[in-house]
Amino acid sequence: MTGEPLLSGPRRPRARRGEGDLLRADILAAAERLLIETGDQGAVSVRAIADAAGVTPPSIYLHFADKTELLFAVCEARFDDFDQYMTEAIRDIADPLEALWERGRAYVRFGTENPEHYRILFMTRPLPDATPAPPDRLPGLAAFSHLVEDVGRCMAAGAIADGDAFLVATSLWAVVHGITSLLIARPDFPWPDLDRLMGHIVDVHTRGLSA
Amino acid sequence: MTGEPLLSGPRRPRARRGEGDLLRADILAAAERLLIETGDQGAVSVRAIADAAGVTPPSIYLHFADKTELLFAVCEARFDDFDQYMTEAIRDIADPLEALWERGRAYVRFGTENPEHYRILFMTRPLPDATPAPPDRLPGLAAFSHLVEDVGRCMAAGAIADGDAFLVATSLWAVVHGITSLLIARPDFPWPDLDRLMGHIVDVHTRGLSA
DNA sequence: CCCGTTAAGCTAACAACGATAAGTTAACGG
DNA sequence: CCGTTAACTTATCGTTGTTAGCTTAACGGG
Repeated sequence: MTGEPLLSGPRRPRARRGEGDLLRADILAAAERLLIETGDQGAVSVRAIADAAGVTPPSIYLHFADKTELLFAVCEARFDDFDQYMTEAIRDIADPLEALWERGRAYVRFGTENPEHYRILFMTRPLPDATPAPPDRLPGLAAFSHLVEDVGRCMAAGAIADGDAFLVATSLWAVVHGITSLLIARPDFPWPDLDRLMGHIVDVHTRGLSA
Repeated sequence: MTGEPLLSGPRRPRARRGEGDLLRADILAAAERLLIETGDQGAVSVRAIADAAGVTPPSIYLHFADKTELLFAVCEARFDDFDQYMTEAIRDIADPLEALWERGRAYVRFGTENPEHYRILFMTRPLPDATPAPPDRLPGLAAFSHLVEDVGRCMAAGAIADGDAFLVATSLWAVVHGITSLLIARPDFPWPDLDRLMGHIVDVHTRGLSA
């Protein structure tokens, strides 16, 4: 009378004592894989993640409070990549203004190449958390700070007009996020060539922000 | 042995023959109300909508193929309001450039005041529809066309440099959408004063787009 | 006036989901 | 070898979107 097996795939061997956190990493990896494969946050179920990790669903909850926290953790890990990706993209660019623009281009590139991660990070409702703003846990803060620093460098070099670097960075963020999220959310729109669009935006801001 | 009633509220009287579409309107109204009340697309269930309309859940499917289509219909109706709201906001503004900026401000205002509608319209995955791009059914196309027209007027008046009005409009859309969607998705971010931010963006674009 | 047709809506149920309570198994220290 | 407990499992709950199939009431025709 035993029904169909609860675990369709191979069962994961039990971890040794004290090594329970190994499962956590496996769950994260499985969830990330499914997230990328399906490209749909809603299509990735806790059961599917558990199955892919060779484990039953309740085991997920030994490591994550709920599904939201799990998906968030997946993307939080990607945030480091995100920041690093942009930093890397501008490593060899001496001119601070060109670095700033290239950072923006890298932002859009990363977002469009990881649309589901980007969606969870920047396009979904924030967790109704008890702690509304633990300011340093705001994921992506590091990346934003680097943007502010880049803007500051441009101001110091006289490449753009002096002013509130935070304000300028925020509006630049809004621009690149606007492009990225619209490309993800409305791919059917008759988009102009992306390079041309980015080029135009860079031109406008180069002139608009000039000293 | 009849369990709890399937309909908690008052039951809706049956429509007369040929007037079945009356229910459709009631469902849309109920869904819209719940969407605004809860402020959460996921919290609005088909059962809750049906109950609010005084009807059982399957009756929903006499008028909408699935939940997505229903919520989409709710918002599509709001799109006309959206376009009208912006048009109204700039009705008495003679200067085309100032009208353009005020259209942008109205855009952000409408979005932040109707965050759940905005979310469904511009921040969710498009329906995996068979018809990928029936270009005129693209909701919001009217509003976008009006933006393109405004840009064209600015060019004709010499308020901004001549060029591709569609390209300029697209990038302006990206900017206002960026602000709006980030305000909705990440309210915990230490946002600068919105008027100041919009003012800065207007300044940058006024200079960046000038002839 | 009744009666067949059919629009309008219901009851019952399904499969899948996120989540929890409570039991079981296996690794380790003593 | 045994008790403890970390590491899982089984079984189940309530809810969700959705469908199949039955019932009821409004209407047109005789």
